[in-house]
Amino acid sequence: MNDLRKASSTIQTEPLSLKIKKEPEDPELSPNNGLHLSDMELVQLTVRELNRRLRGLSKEEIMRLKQRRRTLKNRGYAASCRTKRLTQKEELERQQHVLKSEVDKLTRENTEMRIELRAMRTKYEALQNFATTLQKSNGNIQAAVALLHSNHRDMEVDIREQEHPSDLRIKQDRD
Amino acid sequence: MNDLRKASSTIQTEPLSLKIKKEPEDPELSPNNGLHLSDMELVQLTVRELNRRLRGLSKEEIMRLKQRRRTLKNRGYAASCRTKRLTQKEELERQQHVLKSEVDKLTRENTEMRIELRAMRTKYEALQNFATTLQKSNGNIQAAVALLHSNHRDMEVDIREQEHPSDLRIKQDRD
DNA sequence: GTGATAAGTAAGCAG
DNA sequence: CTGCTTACTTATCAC
Repeated sequence: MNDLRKASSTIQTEPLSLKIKKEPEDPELSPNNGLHLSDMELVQLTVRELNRRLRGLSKEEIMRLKQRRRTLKNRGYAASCRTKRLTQKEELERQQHVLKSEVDKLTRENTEMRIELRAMRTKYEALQNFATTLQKSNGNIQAAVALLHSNHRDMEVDIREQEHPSDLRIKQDRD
Repeated sequence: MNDLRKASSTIQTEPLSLKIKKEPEDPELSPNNGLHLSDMELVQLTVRELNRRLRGLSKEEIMRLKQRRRTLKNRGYAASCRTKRLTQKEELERQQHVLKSEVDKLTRENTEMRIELRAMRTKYEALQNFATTLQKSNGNIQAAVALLHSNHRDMEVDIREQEHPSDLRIKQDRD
């Protein structure tokens, strides 16, 4: 247990290989009856294969090895758990960044369009005023034309009357 | 060590009080020479106060108690570390949600304005066409008026001529 | 049995 | 020393 911990401390400086750390320790110190399994071997072996190699060992030895295997596996699980946690956090921060950019972009577009809309409305109002002016002048001109028309007609009557005074009666009948 | 661990397992089901967990265990099992400190006491005491109570104990006892204190502190640090991690994650997710809502809102506003802008442009073009029509009709009417005017003047001349034939010469000079 | 995770322990760093 | 963080161990839970 202590040896495992110490060995692991040499690993802390290495990046992380997700799953298996720890290199085999001094083979001399293992009190296994002729069976020397590195951590990597022990953790990667299938149960079937492990059992095959365990033949002939005492129940205690077997228990000890199986427990070591379980512990090593757990070490890996813990490592991937940490990695996963970190990955998720980074992913969250990545999305955070993306969302912020998007908000920025949309806000800019929004402002731009708001300005454009205001300009458009102003432009529209100006045109509307112009059109109203046109319409009024149009109306004035038409009134003038109507007046001219009636003057014109009167003059024609005058002329006709002077040329053919006999028409006077007829004209008066019309009124 | 084992007793500590077992006692802590009873705590796992409780919420979490951030900083101090573990209640004092069976006082009978502590082999301290007459000094019985609960975990809570041990961890909350100031160094000065602790040293005061440690007077008269063997170096080994003192070492053991100080180490237990450190371990208890570490337990609390670990707990607050986890809590902090969780809090930060939740905060990140909260902001995530806020940002998503914001993006949604901006996108909706954006779409709305885009539609409005298009409508505005269409409306503007229609008004523009109308104004153009008005201008044309205005121009036509003015042309008609001009025509009428000249006719009118001619007629006036005719009338004047018929009334005062002597003016004929003057009129011709004018042209 | 396997994998994942919460809590606890120890190592190591920073202040 | 204190507080924090990381790697590891252990206990548990779910499958």
